[in-house]
Amino acid sequence: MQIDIDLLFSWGAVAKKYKKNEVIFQEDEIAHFYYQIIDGSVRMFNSNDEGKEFTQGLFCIGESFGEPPLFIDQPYPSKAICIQDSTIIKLSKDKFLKILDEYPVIQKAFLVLLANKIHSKSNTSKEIINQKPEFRILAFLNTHKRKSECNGSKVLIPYTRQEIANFTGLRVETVIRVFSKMNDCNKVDIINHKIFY
Amino acid sequence: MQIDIDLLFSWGAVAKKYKKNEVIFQEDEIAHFYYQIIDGSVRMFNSNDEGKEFTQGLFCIGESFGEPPLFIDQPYPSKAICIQDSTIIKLSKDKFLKILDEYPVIQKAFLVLLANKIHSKSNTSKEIINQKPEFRILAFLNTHKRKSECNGSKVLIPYTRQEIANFTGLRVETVIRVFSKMNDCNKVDIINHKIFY
DNA sequence: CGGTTCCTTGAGGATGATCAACGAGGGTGG
DNA sequence: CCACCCTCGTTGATCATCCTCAAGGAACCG
Repeated sequence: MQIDIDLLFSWGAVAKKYKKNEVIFQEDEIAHFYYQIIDGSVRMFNSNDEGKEFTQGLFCIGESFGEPPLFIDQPYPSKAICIQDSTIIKLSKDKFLKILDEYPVIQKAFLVLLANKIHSKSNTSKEIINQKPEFRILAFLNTHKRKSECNGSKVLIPYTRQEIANFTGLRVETVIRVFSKMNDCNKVDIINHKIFY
Repeated sequence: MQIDIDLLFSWGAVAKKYKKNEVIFQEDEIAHFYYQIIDGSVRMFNSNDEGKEFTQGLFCIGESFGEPPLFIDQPYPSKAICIQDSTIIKLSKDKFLKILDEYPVIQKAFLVLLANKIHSKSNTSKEIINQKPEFRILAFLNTHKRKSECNGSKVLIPYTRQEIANFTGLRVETVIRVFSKMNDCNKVDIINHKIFY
């Protein structure tokens, strides 16, 4: 949870409902609002000329997204859509910045949040540029396993191959073929088309 | 300039001299200091198994670098070295964080700084994943032209082809061949091996 | 049961990486 | 001043790999 919901409302925030696949903001749009998810989930991504996509981030209940452009006068670097029906709090940029001024603790929390984002983006670039498809996919699996911090055994990866392709910048077919190979080496288990890692 | 130098010194910072190519910190090292460049310049980059490199950032006089890990308990995602003889201010993590607490204005400035970094990293990922070599190189040229915000005419690109390869994740030979093609189309001018864009 | 969405496979082609060799320029020391 | 070395740029040939295109199968859901 980033900012207390009651606090947001007391500053004039409104909760808005979005349908699955509804666009929250477009790439290159100017940033006017702070967004925080009450319910549902959001995906930020770029698409190029002919539909190839790259996922910049996924955001779940309690998380905020699309904050960096609020601090600098820059447009959104990518598009955001809901991947489920969602309820999202919107607060105007001005008021958001005022909240930060008023509450140093919150400001500090955002510093940490942004630092984390930089860290994960640095890692993403590193892994994507240097490495072979299998490394990219392993990197993806590792970063997305932490969320479901678990026991020792293998864990279901709750993403389709297309989604993994979008995260890694590969093509679906390549992802599928790499997973087949990884299955042969027991690096992952594929049971009934589902991936365990 | 991030933090006033006298202020840094008054909090116990020390200025340290580094030789060209000297390592400031290693990848995966724990972050203990805030670094700000008084003179010289610094490169942060990753190298993989056999020497292929990816440049995460270049930093010049007055800029700070390697701050994100100070806010979160994470090691450095890449290595930093001086690309010239340099003088760099070091301040311990504890004192740096105290300065931020004491001076809200400075804290705000770091929020903006981090927001900018995220923005540029998002753009980098976007361009690198989706696009063909020429697009990656154009993206590089565009982001690195802004610094020398200039008149209308073409501008000398002060990077070697190897450096551009390291930024874009391509190989030198590929960079050279792409530039030749771009020269033929007048997208860049190559005069006496020097690139103008 | 029909329609999505997702997964899978194969064949073929394009392209960037790799390897090897050479040239040009600048700096240094004899 | 020349010889040498080192860095940078350049070129061609070959290779490995991922993408593309096309087709079909499996799972899921109303």
